[in-house]
Order: sequence, then structure tokens, then C-alpha cells
Amino acid sequence: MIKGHETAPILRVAVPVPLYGGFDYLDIDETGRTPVGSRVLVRFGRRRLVGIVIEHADDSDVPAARLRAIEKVLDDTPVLDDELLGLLRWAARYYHHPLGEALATALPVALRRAKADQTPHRHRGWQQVDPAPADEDDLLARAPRQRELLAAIRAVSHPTAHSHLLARFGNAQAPLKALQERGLIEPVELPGALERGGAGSAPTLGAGSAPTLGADQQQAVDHLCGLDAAFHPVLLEGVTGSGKTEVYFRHMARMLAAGRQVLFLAPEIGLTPQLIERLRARFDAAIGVLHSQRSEGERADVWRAARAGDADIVIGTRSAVFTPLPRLGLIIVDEEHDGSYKQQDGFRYHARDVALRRAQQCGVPIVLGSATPALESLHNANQKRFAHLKLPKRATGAALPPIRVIDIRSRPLLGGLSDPMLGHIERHLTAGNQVMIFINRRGYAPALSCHDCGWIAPCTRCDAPLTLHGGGARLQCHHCGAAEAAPPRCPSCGAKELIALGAGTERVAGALRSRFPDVRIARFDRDSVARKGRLESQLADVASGATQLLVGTQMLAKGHDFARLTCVGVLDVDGGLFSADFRAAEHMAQLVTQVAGRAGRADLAGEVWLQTRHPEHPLLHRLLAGGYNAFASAALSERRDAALPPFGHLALLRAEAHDLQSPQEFLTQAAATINVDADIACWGPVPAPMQRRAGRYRAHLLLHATRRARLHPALDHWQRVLGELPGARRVRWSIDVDPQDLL
DNA sequence: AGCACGCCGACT
DNA sequence: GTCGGCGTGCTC
Repeated sequence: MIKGHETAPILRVAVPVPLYGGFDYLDIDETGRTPVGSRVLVRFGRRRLVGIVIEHADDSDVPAARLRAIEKVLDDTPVLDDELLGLLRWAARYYHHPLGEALATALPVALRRAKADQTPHRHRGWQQVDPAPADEDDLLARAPRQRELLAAIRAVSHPTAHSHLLARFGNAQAPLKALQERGLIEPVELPGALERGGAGSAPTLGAGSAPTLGADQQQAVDHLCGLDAAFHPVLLEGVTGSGKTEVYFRHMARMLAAGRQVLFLAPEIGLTPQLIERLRARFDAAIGVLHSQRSEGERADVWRAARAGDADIVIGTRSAVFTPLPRLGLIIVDEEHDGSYKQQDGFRYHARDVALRRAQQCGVPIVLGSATPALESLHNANQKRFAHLKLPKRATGAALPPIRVIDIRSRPLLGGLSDPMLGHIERHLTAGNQVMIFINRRGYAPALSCHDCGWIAPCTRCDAPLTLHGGGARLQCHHCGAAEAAPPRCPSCGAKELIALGAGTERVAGALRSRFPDVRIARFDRDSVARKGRLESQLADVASGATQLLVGTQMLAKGHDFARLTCVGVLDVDGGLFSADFRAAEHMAQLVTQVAGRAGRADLAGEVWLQTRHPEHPLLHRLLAGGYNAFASAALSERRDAALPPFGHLALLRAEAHDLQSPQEFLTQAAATINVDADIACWGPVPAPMQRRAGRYRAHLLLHATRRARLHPALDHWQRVLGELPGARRVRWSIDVDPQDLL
């Protein structure tokens, strides 16, 4: 073939701006082409931005005179391989988000900056000194924390990462230094961000200390191990304590032995040190951990190690779904129903759904695990799109506790607690057992009100009351973060009697303290465990039995098993029954089922009590009578009747502005561009349930399609025209595909 | 989103 | 007379 004309070396580059489509640049590579997936530094208008090469082109629609050359290629090897770039292109299209921003979201923060430096960070670690000094016991007699740390360091034969110790023990700086000075441990430099699991014992993958399986577990493992290396989506529905993790581990061991990488996703709250510890203890493999407390340098190092194929297992939260894994063989999504898998701003992807797409694209099996699967996943299983494996029994043989209600209509509440609830608590405490009280509100009370005129302390920037904190001394907005001191008298009428309305964790804990003064009580919410290591030490006190009574928010619902916990109380289920959000009942049922899973053991029967003003509510009734499965089938038929997900398909167009009218005007214009028919409808525009938040007025337009195939063309159309609407400049707008909540 | 350009009000 | 408000246009 004869070259008819000179072909210009043109690169299509995605830059992190809210503009759809790529931008063309001239390549500066003399010898070949800068590979697709590379990071490049480009001039963009007057700015310099880090973009990603997404395509090679031979010519451009842009006049040659206006094309600029890229300034610099930032990496020797592309940061994104074809597989990951393909996944992100799909995700950007599916979620109707500009590709450049989607790519930037997927990259570790350190790689979003224009630094070519790729040398891995140095990682500090500790190892024990051999031989230990003879007077060790005397040295550490009065230093329990040092003993604890030393034991952890000695538990494994290889050095322990400093960051790992901090994540597990909180601020361990001082005791580590003391141990070093006493000649018991010494600092070492670790090669990378990966942790080596496997206690240094046999190199057999996954063989070490594997517990024997129950019949259901064995069946699930047999099914999973019988799958060939292809896309096989599996929903693993296992009640709390049924040993889901052991089933994952068996499947993982097989994949690791075959030389494949495993991606393990967990919600932030489920990615506990215990889980990571179990992984480390079990697998003699290189493990990359991506949790929120990791530094950006460490995250970038895990990313690079995964891309190089050095990491065998990558475990992380939502964004870990975008880790490059050239040998990917298996994806596990633990607690797949968890709402934290959906990103709630910017690039609003759902990590579970992206993971499904990724597994399909790579042709690998994927396991979605939960005790309370999302209705979407149950529907997929019912439709035979997913295999459905069940672990209906607890591994210990313990029965699931009965769940019963306390009708609190016309009953006085003491700090949110009814008399019967206090009676149950007392009964279990007296028996020497532990009790957990669950309330989905942090702070002292959700509002401060004037007893005389009814005034309620409002946030100045949001349409919401301020929450009382600090025993009633401070006011705080849970939506915008504003904080102030509680006023001494009513600003509206001057009356001195201001009263706290309702109860949060702080008030409940206080009421329990005065009722049970001799019982040790621990509070678990974002405020009380904010300090690093505090959560771990509080949990340790529960595990040792020192703490008998636990009060907390949903962070108590998952992951931790306490030997003597026999009674769980849920104080506010009604919020889930009457919310504007169509998923509220589903979340309530998941929460109740999850917390119920905390109670009782083989030898100690447990019970669960729910306070409600609506004991006859049909969905609550189904949940109590038939468990989560009965609830789910009732909820699914309600969804079918209302054509809501998974039977209908939704996208939300959000708009916000500093003034009241602009969002409404823009959304009205947007609605007018859709040709409504039997299969596709626009609902709204309507003001958001909380119209003003952080000083911005917000409104929504809901797009509803009976078939998925009709939703996306309509969104493609919106993507093209919305920016051109006259009202678009006056608002901040975004498209949310498969919105998690309509708030 | 940024960042510039451009045309109308209250200040040294 | 200038500093600065935010409307409008553009980014290969």
C-alpha cells in the first residue's frame, strides 16, 4: 500500500473537565506513537492539565493550525491497560459522565498530578530482634500496649508494616519507639505497599488452618469450584454467621493457585482490620489493601504493584473496582447490598454494577455476597441471570433470634427508650449478658425546640433543624457541618425553657447510664470513634466482656461478633416505613436483619426488640413473620406494581443554584426536550425533599423508562443538548443513572 | 470547571 | 477617571 499523503500523528486525549468528548493533540513521540492509556501533560486553554491518551487518530476535525502538541508524556508505560480503559469508557457512557473526569476519578490522587516520579514510596516496617533480651518480661511488666504490639509483630515471620500497626492499634508511635529503645524490635524498610500474608508457614495457598465446612458451605464451594474460567455471576446469600467468608476463601485459594489475581471489594464499614487479618493469616500471597486511611502515596504504590502483577489479592472499597489487574481471575463483592458502593457525587458509578461489567468483560466469575441481598440482585437471581447459592444456617448451629415489636404508641419514652425495652435490657444485663441498642441518629437529640412558642433551631444554610450535641450544649448541622453554641433562651419569644426533641446515641447512652449506673456502656458513632484507634480499643473492651452495654449507629450492624451478646434493641424503625425514598423500607429490613444477626450463639439464645408506632405495617409484618426473604418478595411485588427498580429504570437529573428559580427553570426546559410516550416519562421537576442545602436550592427531574433500552438513548440525547439550554449556565446540573436515593 | 473578555456601577 | 460585578464564550 502506498502512502498517498502524510498522516499526522494525532492523539485523542481525555482531560478532566466536565465536557463530553476528547480533544486532539499532536504527538511528540519521534519513533512511534505515545501509547493509548498513557498520561500526558497538555496545554488546555490557558491551563496545564494531566490527560489520558484514549485513541490514535490519523486526522482531526479541528483545523491543523489550531492543534497543539502535547507537552510531555508522563509515564514510561501506560497507566491504564486496554481492559481498564475499556471498562472506564463503558462506565462513562453508562453513567453519562464526561470520560476525562471518569478517568481522573478512577486514578489514585497521586497519579492525577503532573509528576513523572514513579519511584515507589518507602514503607516503614518493624521486625523483632533476635535473640530477645532475657529481661524482656521485666521490661514490659507495666507496659501492656508494648506487649500487645510486640505480640502482633512476632505473630508473623516477616516484617510488619508500620501503617498496618497504626490501622490496627491507633496511635502506636510512642510504644513502638519504646520497644525499639529496649532493643526488642528494629525498623526495616519494606519493598512496597504490599503485605505478605501467610504467617511464613507452608507456601500452599489457602491451605493453612482452613476450618472444616458445613454441608451448605461445601455445596457452595463445590458449585464455585466447578465453574470454568468464564463469566459466572453468583449471588451468595448467607445469613450472618453462616461462613460466607470461608466460601470466598476457598474460591480465592483455587484462583490464586492457578496464578490469577483476586479483587475483593468491601464497604468501608465492612473492611475491618479483622477481615484483613484473616486474609493475611490465610493466604501466603502478596496483598494490596486500599482503605481510606492509607496515604495517597501508598494507594498509588498498590495501584502500580497491581498493574505490574505483583499483587495477588487487592482488597478495597468502592474505588478499588478500578484497580488494574492483568491476571484478574475472580471478583468478590462482599455485602453487595451496601449503599456505599454507589458514589454520591461527581462520577456517580455503582461499584457492584461496574464489577459485574468488569467480570463479564474479562470473562471471570464474580461472587456477590450478602445476608440481605439488594432487591436488584435477588431479582437477577430469580430471573436466572445469577446463580443463587444459599447458606441458610449459621455455621455454629445457633438459631436466628426471634424479632418482636414493642408498640410505643402512647407510651412515655425515657431518652428514646420505652419501659418494656428497659425491662428487656435489664433482664439480659442481670443474666450477665451483653445488650446492643441501635439508633440511627448520632448526637444528643435531632432538634432543639422552644416549649412556649414551638420555635425549632434551624440551620441558616439548609432546610433542616440543627442537631443537638455535647449533652445539649452545642448545635450542629448534619448536612453542611455548621456548628454553634445552643442559645440560652428562645430567640423567637425569649422563653427560657428550651427542650431537646427526640433522642440520638448520646442521649440514649446518657439515659442508660443513669438507669444502669454500675454497667459499663460504650457508644459507637462517627463522633465517639473519630479518634484513630478508638473504635478498635472500644471493640476490644466489648470482646473482653468489660463493656456490657453498647449504643450505636449502623456502624454496629456489621462485622463484629460478641460472645455474650444476647439482646438487640432497635429504637427507630418507623423512619424506614414512611420515607419519601422508595428504598427506605429495603434499607430498614436489611439493617434489622443485620443487627439481629449479632444476637445469640449456639449456647445462648438471643432476642431482638423493635420499637415502633406502626406494628401493623404490612412490610414490617412480613419481615417479622417470614424474615428477609418474605419481606423481599413482598417488597419486589410492590416495586413491580409501581414499576420501580428493578422493574422500571430511573435516572435523576439534579440541578442546584444559589437562587430558587434557576433549577426549576432549567429542569422545565430539560423536560421539554424529551418525547414522552408509553415507555418513557418525565416526573417533575420537583424541589428536592430538602430544598436548600449548604446555601443552594436544589430540584430534580426524574426520568422513568419501562425498559432499560429506552432510558439510555434519552440520556444520550440529554447529554448532547442540556449544556446548550438557555438555563444551563445558571445552574450546576448532573445526571444520576440508577440513583440510590431520591434525596 | 476554569479562565478570559467585555461592558456597566461606586470609590480612591 | 479606575476597580470589579458576573454574563458569555471557549478550551484540541
